[in-house]
Amino acid sequence: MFSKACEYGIRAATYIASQSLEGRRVSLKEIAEEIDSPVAFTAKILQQLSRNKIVASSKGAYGGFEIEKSNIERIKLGQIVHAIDGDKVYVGCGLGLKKCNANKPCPVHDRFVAIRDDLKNMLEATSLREMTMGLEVGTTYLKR
Amino acid sequence: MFSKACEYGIRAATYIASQSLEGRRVSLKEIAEEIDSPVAFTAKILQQLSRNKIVASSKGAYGGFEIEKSNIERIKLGQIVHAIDGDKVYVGCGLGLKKCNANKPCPVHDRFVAIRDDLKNMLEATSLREMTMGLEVGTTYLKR
DNA sequence: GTGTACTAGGACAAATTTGTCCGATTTATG
DNA sequence: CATAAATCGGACAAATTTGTCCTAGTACAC
Ligand code: FES
Ligand code: FES
Repeated sequence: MFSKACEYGIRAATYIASQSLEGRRVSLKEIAEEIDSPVAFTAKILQQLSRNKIVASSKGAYGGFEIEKSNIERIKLGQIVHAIDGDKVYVGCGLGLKKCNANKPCPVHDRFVAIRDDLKNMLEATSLREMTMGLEVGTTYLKR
Repeated sequence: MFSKACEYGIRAATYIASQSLEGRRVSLKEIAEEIDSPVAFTAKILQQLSRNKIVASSKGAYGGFEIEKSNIERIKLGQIVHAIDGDKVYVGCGLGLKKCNANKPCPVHDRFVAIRDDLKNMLEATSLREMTMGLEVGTTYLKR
Protein backbone atom coordinates (compact mmCIF):
# COMPACT_ATOMS: atom_id res chain seq x y z
CA MET A 1 0.00 0.00 0.00
CA PHE A 2 2.51 2.60 1.18
CA SER A 3 6.27 2.29 0.92
CA LYS A 4 8.25 1.36 4.02
CA ALA A 5 9.68 4.87 3.99
CA CYS A 6 6.17 6.26 4.12
CA GLU A 7 5.12 3.94 6.91
CA TYR A 8 8.11 4.97 9.00
CA GLY A 9 7.39 8.59 8.14
CA ILE A 10 3.85 8.44 9.41
CA ARG A 11 4.85 6.61 12.55
CA ALA A 12 7.70 9.03 13.20
CA ALA A 13 5.54 12.09 12.66
CA THR A 14 2.89 10.64 14.92
CA TYR A 15 5.38 10.02 17.69
CA ILE A 16 6.92 13.47 17.33
CA ALA A 17 3.45 15.00 17.44
CA SER A 18 2.54 13.11 20.58
CA GLN A 19 5.66 14.37 22.33
CA SER A 20 5.40 17.90 20.99
CA LEU A 21 1.95 18.08 22.53
CA GLU A 22 3.68 17.61 25.87
CA GLY A 23 6.32 20.17 25.03
CA ARG A 24 9.11 17.65 24.45
CA ARG A 25 11.47 17.85 21.53
CA VAL A 26 12.74 14.39 20.59
CA SER A 27 15.96 13.06 19.10
CA LEU A 28 16.31 10.82 16.09
CA LYS A 29 17.54 8.02 18.30
CA GLU A 30 14.53 8.19 20.57
CA ILE A 31 12.14 8.27 17.63
CA ALA A 32 13.69 5.22 16.02
CA GLU A 33 13.46 3.36 19.30
CA GLU A 34 9.85 4.29 19.90
CA ILE A 35 8.65 3.35 16.45
CA ASP A 36 11.07 0.43 16.01
CA SER A 37 12.68 1.61 12.80
CA PRO A 38 16.26 1.61 11.47
CA VAL A 39 17.96 4.74 12.78
CA ALA A 40 19.83 5.93 9.69
CA PHE A 41 16.96 5.22 7.35
CA THR A 42 14.61 7.09 9.64
CA ALA A 43 17.01 10.02 9.52
CA LYS A 44 16.62 10.25 5.75
CA ILE A 45 12.89 10.22 6.01
CA LEU A 46 12.87 12.90 8.69
CA GLN A 47 15.02 15.04 6.42
CA GLN A 48 12.34 14.75 3.77
CA LEU A 49 9.62 15.64 6.24
CA SER A 50 11.72 18.54 7.44
CA ARG A 51 12.21 19.90 3.92
CA ASN A 52 8.48 19.63 3.42
CA LYS A 53 7.83 21.64 6.58
CA ILE A 54 6.01 18.79 8.21
CA VAL A 55 8.43 18.55 11.11
CA ALA A 56 10.83 21.17 12.41
CA SER A 57 14.39 20.11 13.14
CA SER A 58 17.04 21.80 15.22
CA LYS A 59 20.68 20.87 15.09
CA GLY A 60 23.22 20.81 17.83
CA ALA A 61 23.11 19.75 21.45
CA TYR A 62 19.58 19.47 22.76
CA GLY A 63 18.43 19.52 19.15
CA GLY A 64 15.92 17.16 17.67
CA PHE A 65 12.52 17.16 16.04
CA GLU A 66 9.24 18.75 16.95
CA ILE A 67 5.99 19.87 15.39
CA GLU A 68 4.38 23.17 16.16
CA LYS A 69 1.18 22.66 18.11
CA SER A 70 -1.03 24.42 15.60
CA ASN A 71 0.43 22.24 12.87
CA ILE A 72 -0.44 19.08 14.69
CA GLU A 73 -4.07 19.95 14.12
CA ARG A 74 -3.45 21.13 10.61
CA ILE A 75 -1.21 18.43 9.17
CA LYS A 76 -3.08 15.57 7.56
CA LEU A 77 -1.80 12.10 6.77
CA GLY A 78 -2.20 12.91 3.10
CA GLN A 79 0.53 15.54 3.31
CA ILE A 80 2.97 13.05 4.76
CA VAL A 81 2.14 10.41 2.18
CA HIS A 82 2.49 12.98 -0.56
CA ALA A 83 5.84 14.20 0.76
CA ILE A 84 7.28 10.69 0.69
CA ASP A 85 5.41 8.61 -1.89
CA GLY A 86 4.33 11.43 -4.19
CA ASP A 87 0.99 11.27 -5.92
CA LYS A 88 1.04 7.65 -6.99
CA VAL A 89 -1.70 6.81 -4.48
CA TYR A 90 -3.90 9.33 -6.23
CA VAL A 91 -3.12 8.86 -9.91
CA GLY A 92 -2.05 5.23 -10.12
CA CYS A 93 -4.14 2.66 -11.99
CA GLY A 94 -5.06 -0.50 -10.11
CA LEU A 95 -3.83 -2.65 -12.98
CA GLY A 96 -0.65 -0.69 -13.61
CA LEU A 97 -1.58 1.26 -16.71
CA LYS A 98 0.52 4.40 -16.94
CA LYS A 99 -2.02 6.57 -15.21
CA CYS A 100 -5.55 6.00 -14.11
CA ASN A 101 -7.69 7.58 -16.79
CA ALA A 102 -11.47 7.57 -16.84
CA ASN A 103 -11.49 8.12 -20.61
CA LYS A 104 -9.69 4.87 -21.30
CA PRO A 105 -10.33 2.93 -18.12
CA CYS A 106 -9.03 -0.50 -17.19
CA PRO A 107 -11.56 -3.17 -16.24
CA VAL A 108 -11.35 -2.43 -12.51
CA HIS A 109 -11.40 1.34 -12.87
CA ASP A 110 -14.83 2.07 -11.42
CA ARG A 111 -14.50 -0.34 -8.54
CA PHE A 112 -10.94 0.73 -7.86
CA VAL A 113 -11.57 4.45 -7.96
CA ALA A 114 -14.32 4.11 -5.40
CA ILE A 115 -11.91 2.50 -2.97
CA ARG A 116 -9.07 4.82 -3.77
CA ASP A 117 -11.29 7.81 -3.16
CA ASP A 118 -12.22 6.45 0.23
CA LEU A 119 -8.53 6.11 1.00
CA LYS A 120 -7.86 9.59 -0.26
CA ASN A 121 -10.65 11.02 1.86
CA MET A 122 -9.39 9.15 4.87
CA LEU A 123 -5.87 10.49 4.38
CA GLU A 124 -7.07 14.03 3.89
CA ALA A 125 -9.41 13.90 6.85
CA THR A 126 -7.06 12.40 9.41
CA SER A 127 -4.89 14.90 11.27
CA LEU A 128 -1.78 14.15 13.26
CA ARG A 129 -3.74 15.19 16.32
CA GLU A 130 -6.20 12.38 15.71
CA MET A 131 -3.33 9.98 15.23
CA THR A 132 -1.98 10.75 18.69
CA MET A 133 -5.23 10.37 20.60
CA GLY A 134 -5.08 6.66 21.23
CA LEU A 135 -1.38 6.73 22.03
CA GLU A 136 -1.86 8.82 25.15
CA VAL A 137 -4.43 6.47 26.62
CA GLY A 138 -2.72 3.31 25.43
CA THR A 139 -5.35 2.07 23.01
CA THR A 140 -3.13 2.37 19.95
CA TYR A 141 0.52 1.59 19.33
CA LEU A 142 3.38 2.59 17.04
CA LYS A 143 5.33 -0.61 17.54
CA ARG A 144 4.81 -4.12 18.77
CA MET B 1 -1.12 -1.36 -4.14
CA PHE B 2 -0.42 -4.60 -5.98
CA SER B 3 2.98 -5.73 -7.24
CA LYS B 4 3.79 -5.34 -10.91
CA ALA B 5 3.71 -9.12 -11.19
CA CYS B 6 0.18 -9.11 -9.84
CA GLU B 7 -0.93 -6.34 -12.16
CA TYR B 8 0.41 -8.22 -15.16
CA GLY B 9 -1.19 -11.38 -13.84
CA ILE B 10 -4.63 -9.83 -13.63
CA ARG B 11 -4.32 -8.27 -17.05
CA ALA B 12 -3.05 -11.50 -18.56
CA ALA B 13 -5.80 -13.58 -16.99
CA THR B 14 -8.39 -11.09 -18.14
CA TYR B 15 -7.12 -11.20 -21.70
CA ILE B 16 -6.96 -14.99 -21.73
CA ALA B 17 -10.49 -15.12 -20.37
CA SER B 18 -11.79 -12.79 -23.04
CA GLN B 19 -10.28 -14.95 -25.75
CA SER B 20 -11.30 -18.24 -24.18
CA LEU B 21 -14.87 -17.01 -24.23
CA GLU B 22 -14.54 -16.91 -28.00
CA GLY B 23 -12.93 -20.33 -28.08
CA ARG B 24 -9.43 -19.07 -28.82
CA ARG B 25 -6.36 -20.36 -27.06
CA VAL B 26 -3.66 -17.69 -26.95
CA SER B 27 0.13 -17.75 -26.92
CA LEU B 28 2.42 -16.07 -24.45
CA LYS B 29 3.63 -13.74 -27.16
CA GLU B 30 0.15 -12.61 -28.05
CA ILE B 31 -0.75 -12.07 -24.41
CA ALA B 32 2.31 -9.93 -23.76
CA GLU B 33 1.52 -7.87 -26.84
CA GLU B 34 -2.09 -7.34 -25.90
CA ILE B 35 -1.43 -6.32 -22.33
CA ASP B 36 1.85 -4.53 -23.09
CA SER B 37 4.04 -6.48 -20.70
CA PRO B 38 7.58 -7.91 -20.86
CA VAL B 39 7.34 -11.33 -22.50
CA ALA B 40 9.68 -13.38 -20.32
CA PHE B 41 8.44 -11.85 -17.09
CA THR B 42 4.87 -12.54 -18.13
CA ALA B 43 5.87 -16.15 -18.75
CA LYS B 44 6.91 -16.51 -15.12
CA ILE B 45 3.67 -15.09 -13.90
CA LEU B 46 1.63 -17.35 -16.15
CA GLN B 47 3.53 -20.31 -14.77
CA GLN B 48 2.39 -19.27 -11.31
CA LEU B 49 -1.18 -18.90 -12.45
CA SER B 50 -0.95 -22.25 -14.14
CA ARG B 51 0.35 -23.97 -11.01
CA ASN B 52 -2.52 -22.39 -9.12
CA LYS B 53 -5.03 -23.77 -11.63
CA ILE B 54 -6.15 -20.33 -12.62
CA VAL B 55 -5.14 -20.76 -16.24
CA ALA B 56 -4.57 -23.95 -18.19
CA SER B 57 -1.48 -24.21 -20.35
CA SER B 58 -0.70 -26.57 -23.18
CA LYS B 59 2.74 -27.05 -24.59
CA GLY B 60 3.81 -27.68 -28.14
CA ALA B 61 2.70 -26.29 -31.46
CA TYR B 62 -0.73 -24.69 -31.28
CA GLY B 63 -0.25 -24.64 -27.52
CA GLY B 64 -0.87 -21.66 -25.33
CA PHE B 65 -3.09 -20.55 -22.49
CA GLU B 66 -6.80 -20.75 -21.91
CA ILE B 67 -9.34 -20.74 -19.14
CA GLU B 68 -12.23 -23.14 -18.95
CA LYS B 69 -15.51 -21.33 -19.53
CA SER B 70 -17.06 -22.35 -16.25
CA ASN B 71 -13.96 -21.11 -14.46
CA ILE B 72 -14.23 -17.70 -16.03
CA GLU B 73 -17.40 -17.21 -14.03
CA ARG B 74 -15.93 -18.81 -10.96
CA ILE B 75 -12.50 -17.25 -10.69
CA LYS B 76 -12.40 -14.05 -8.72
CA LEU B 77 -9.73 -11.36 -8.73
CA GLY B 78 -8.96 -12.25 -5.16
CA GLN B 79 -7.70 -15.68 -6.20
CA ILE B 80 -5.28 -14.17 -8.67
CA VAL B 81 -4.02 -11.62 -6.18
CA HIS B 82 -3.61 -14.34 -3.60
CA ALA B 83 -1.74 -16.60 -6.02
CA ILE B 84 0.81 -13.89 -6.77
CA ASP B 85 0.99 -11.48 -3.85
CA GLY B 86 -0.08 -13.86 -1.10
CA ASP B 87 -2.16 -12.60 1.77
CA LYS B 88 -0.37 -9.34 2.46
CA VAL B 89 -3.34 -7.37 1.16
CA TYR B 90 -5.45 -9.02 3.80
CA VAL B 91 -3.20 -9.15 6.85
CA GLY B 92 -0.88 -6.19 6.36
CA CYS B 93 -0.97 -3.19 8.70
CA GLY B 94 -1.30 0.22 7.08
CA LEU B 95 1.63 1.53 9.08
CA GLY B 96 3.84 -1.49 8.56
CA LEU B 97 3.54 -3.21 11.94
CA LYS B 98 4.25 -6.92 11.56
CA LYS B 99 0.63 -7.85 11.13
CA CYS B 100 -2.57 -5.93 11.45
CA ASN B 101 -3.91 -6.81 14.88
CA ALA B 102 -7.08 -5.41 16.39
CA ASN B 103 -5.85 -6.19 19.89
CA LYS B 104 -2.87 -3.89 19.59
CA PRO B 105 -3.92 -1.62 16.77
CA CYS B 106 -1.93 1.14 15.13
CA PRO B 107 -3.45 4.62 15.03
CA VAL B 108 -4.98 4.14 11.58
CA HIS B 109 -6.27 0.63 12.21
CA ASP B 110 -10.01 1.33 12.27
CA ARG B 111 -9.95 3.66 9.30
CA PHE B 112 -7.60 1.39 7.39
CA VAL B 113 -9.46 -1.82 8.02
CA ALA B 114 -12.65 -0.29 6.70
CA ILE B 115 -10.97 0.51 3.41
CA ARG B 116 -9.10 -2.77 3.22
CA ASP B 117 -12.33 -4.68 3.76
CA ASP B 118 -13.91 -2.80 0.88
CA LEU B 119 -10.97 -3.78 -1.27
CA LYS B 120 -11.20 -7.36 -0.11
CA ASN B 121 -14.91 -7.50 -0.87
CA MET B 122 -14.33 -6.00 -4.27
CA LEU B 123 -11.65 -8.57 -5.08
CA GLU B 124 -13.79 -11.44 -3.89
CA ALA B 125 -16.88 -10.22 -5.72
CA THR B 126 -15.32 -9.50 -9.10
CA SER B 127 -15.11 -12.46 -11.47
CA LEU B 128 -12.98 -12.74 -14.55
CA ARG B 129 -16.21 -12.73 -16.53
CA GLU B 130 -17.01 -9.28 -15.23
CA MET B 131 -13.51 -8.16 -16.08
CA THR B 132 -13.98 -9.09 -19.71
CA MET B 133 -17.33 -7.39 -20.23
CA GLY B 134 -16.08 -3.96 -21.15
CA LEU B 135 -13.29 -5.32 -23.32
CA GLU B 136 -15.66 -6.82 -25.83
CA VAL B 137 -17.55 -3.59 -26.38
CA GLY B 138 -14.49 -1.38 -26.18
CA THR B 139 -15.31 0.53 -23.02
CA THR B 140 -12.35 -0.81 -21.04
CA TYR B 141 -8.74 -1.48 -21.96
CA LEU B 142 -5.82 -3.64 -20.88
CA LYS B 143 -3.18 -1.35 -22.35
CA ARG B 144 -2.80 2.19 -23.56
C1' DG C 1 11.37 -39.06 -38.07
C1' DT C 2 12.26 -34.09 -38.67
C1' DG C 3 11.08 -29.42 -38.30
C1' DT C 4 8.49 -25.93 -36.13
C1' DA C 5 6.01 -23.54 -32.61
C1' DC C 6 5.09 -23.56 -28.38
C1' DT C 7 5.60 -23.72 -22.66
C1' DA C 8 8.73 -24.85 -18.34
C1' DG C 9 12.22 -23.62 -15.56
C1' DG C 10 16.74 -22.30 -13.92
C1' DA C 11 20.42 -18.99 -13.91
C1' DC C 12 21.49 -14.55 -14.48
C1' DA C 13 21.11 -9.17 -14.80
C1' DA C 14 19.14 -4.64 -14.00
C1' DA C 15 16.53 -1.53 -11.36
C1' DT C 16 14.46 -0.02 -7.29
C1' DT C 17 13.85 0.18 -2.51
C1' DT C 18 15.64 -0.32 1.84
C1' DG C 19 19.20 0.30 4.89
C1' DT C 20 24.31 1.66 6.61
C1' DC C 21 28.41 4.53 7.35
C1' DC C 22 30.90 8.46 7.94
C1' DG C 23 32.51 13.14 7.67
C1' DA C 24 30.75 17.98 7.90
C1' DT C 25 28.13 21.23 10.30
C1' DT C 26 25.45 23.27 13.90
C1' DT C 27 24.41 24.53 18.66
C1' DA C 28 24.34 24.45 23.77
C1' DT C 29 27.26 24.34 27.69
C1' DG C 30 31.24 24.83 30.67
C1' DC D 1 37.52 28.21 23.00
C1' DA D 2 36.82 23.21 23.58
C1' DT D 3 33.75 19.57 23.97
C1' DA D 4 29.71 17.02 23.39
C1' DA D 5 25.36 16.06 21.32
C1' DA D 6 22.78 16.46 17.75
C1' DT D 7 21.10 16.87 12.46
C1' DC D 8 22.59 16.96 7.30
C1' DG D 9 23.96 14.91 3.26
C1' DG D 10 26.56 12.11 0.20
C1' DA D 11 28.47 7.64 -0.88
C1' DC D 12 27.96 3.07 -0.31
C1' DA D 13 25.79 -1.78 0.57
C1' DA D 14 22.15 -5.17 0.93
C1' DA D 15 17.78 -6.93 -0.23
C1' DT D 16 13.90 -7.26 -3.05
C1' DT D 17 11.47 -6.85 -7.19
C1' DT D 18 11.48 -6.68 -11.94
C1' DG D 19 13.10 -8.29 -16.09
C1' DT D 20 16.25 -11.27 -19.54
C1' DC D 21 18.35 -15.31 -21.62
C1' DC D 22 19.05 -19.83 -22.66
C1' DT D 23 18.30 -24.77 -22.60
C1' DA D 24 15.15 -28.49 -22.30
C1' DG D 25 11.00 -30.68 -23.25
C1' DT D 26 6.40 -31.25 -25.58
C1' DA D 27 3.03 -31.58 -29.26
C1' DC D 28 1.48 -30.99 -33.84
C1' DA D 29 2.19 -31.25 -39.05
C1' DC D 30 4.31 -32.97 -42.79
S1 FES E 1 -7.66 3.17 -15.29
FE1 FES E 1 -7.14 1.51 -14.03
S2 FES E 1 -7.87 2.26 -12.17
FE2 FES E 1 -8.47 3.88 -13.44
S1 FES F 1 -2.85 -2.63 13.13
FE1 FES F 1 -2.30 -1.19 11.63
S2 FES F 1 -3.92 -1.48 10.27
FE2 FES F 1 -4.52 -2.87 11.80
